[in-house]
Amino acid sequence: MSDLLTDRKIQITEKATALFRARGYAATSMRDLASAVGVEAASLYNHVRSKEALLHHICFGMADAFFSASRDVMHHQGDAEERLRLAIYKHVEVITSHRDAAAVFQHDWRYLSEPDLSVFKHQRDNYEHYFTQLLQDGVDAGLFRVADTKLTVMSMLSSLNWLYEWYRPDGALSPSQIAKHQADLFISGLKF
Amino acid sequence: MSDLLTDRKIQITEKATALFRARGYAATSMRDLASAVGVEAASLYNHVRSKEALLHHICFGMADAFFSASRDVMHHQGDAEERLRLAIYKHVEVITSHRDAAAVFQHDWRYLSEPDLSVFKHQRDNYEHYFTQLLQDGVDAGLFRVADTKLTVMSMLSSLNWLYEWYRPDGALSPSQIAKHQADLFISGLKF
DNA sequence: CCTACCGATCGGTAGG
DNA sequence: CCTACCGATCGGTAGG
Repeated sequence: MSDLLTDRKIQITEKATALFRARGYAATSMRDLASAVGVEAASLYNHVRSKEALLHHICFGMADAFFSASRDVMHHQGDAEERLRLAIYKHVEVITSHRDAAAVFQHDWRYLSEPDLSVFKHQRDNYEHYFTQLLQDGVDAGLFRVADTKLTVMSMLSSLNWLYEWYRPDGALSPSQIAKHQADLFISGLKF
Repeated sequence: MSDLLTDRKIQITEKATALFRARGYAATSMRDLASAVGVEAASLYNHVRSKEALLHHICFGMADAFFSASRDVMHHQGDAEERLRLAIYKHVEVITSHRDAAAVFQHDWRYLSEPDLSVFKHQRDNYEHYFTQLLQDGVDAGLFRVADTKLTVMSMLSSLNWLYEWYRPDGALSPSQIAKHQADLFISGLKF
């Protein structure tokens, strides 16, 4: 089976994620990666189709994680505030548990080529729409007051997405403490 | 005078800013830039020392603009809320009036080499400290309630910094309307 | 501002 | 998994 994840393939993917995060996708060469893995550059191609296939794996892997989280939220019983709060928790959880991948996902998705690029953008729009709907549900239920829904959603998501930048596993705040802080900050800004 | 900004030099800088924003610094070649300007690649070097000098100009130009804005805020009379609100307005103004440069500033500063890189990071820290102080002033004055000052500052700044991504000059909201929205959203989250 | 060119490096392949 | 190598491209310089 060509899709079998061998140890070597896992190692290559992890090193690629770390390198892309540290230097950026465009500035990382396959020779850099080979050197980090401990093989010659040509040997990488026995495990990986191309440099872009690595980027694809990282970007769509994160997208899948976000969508998986969103499905949990959608199936959750509770009022709009509770669901938005849960969505923030889940989002923070995905980011803090995949920091390097989250950084690459944020910065380097634009180096995907078509048609993957369009698919990626479409998924992004869907995820933003999911957050928008959570907000709108709160407005419809009379729980939230939102001046501009789209701007509010983008503010929340940009704040959450940049958590990979300064979150530290050995820092003072745990992911769930961070999530609570962010939820409190934004939701109190949405209350009447 | 070697620092005289000729028309050609201005043109090169503007095209470089647009290209770096569209493709990323690392993925933009001096030949791409030359082609956009309408000259041969070698000719660029009569106006510009190096590719990195262009990046330096963009990143430190933005840093200067942010610091210039912060000085206006510091000299402003008013209570902590008024000053924080003004700081948000000024920050949004800088970003929305230099969208491409703001994107490059955000994404590509890490490609600066030492010692510029350290200087840049230091200026960034200072700017974050300025925002932190505005928040702390509000806490000291009994106006704000802040659970975690650093996390709150980073949330505000990441929201504001990503405005370049979706702000449209021909969109429904003007920069000052956007600034008001962001200030209302965050400051209502800081009130008792 | 151009032609001509430098050494270095790129992603990737052939063949074993 | 390696050696050997491909054509393309990189930032930048020499010299006019």
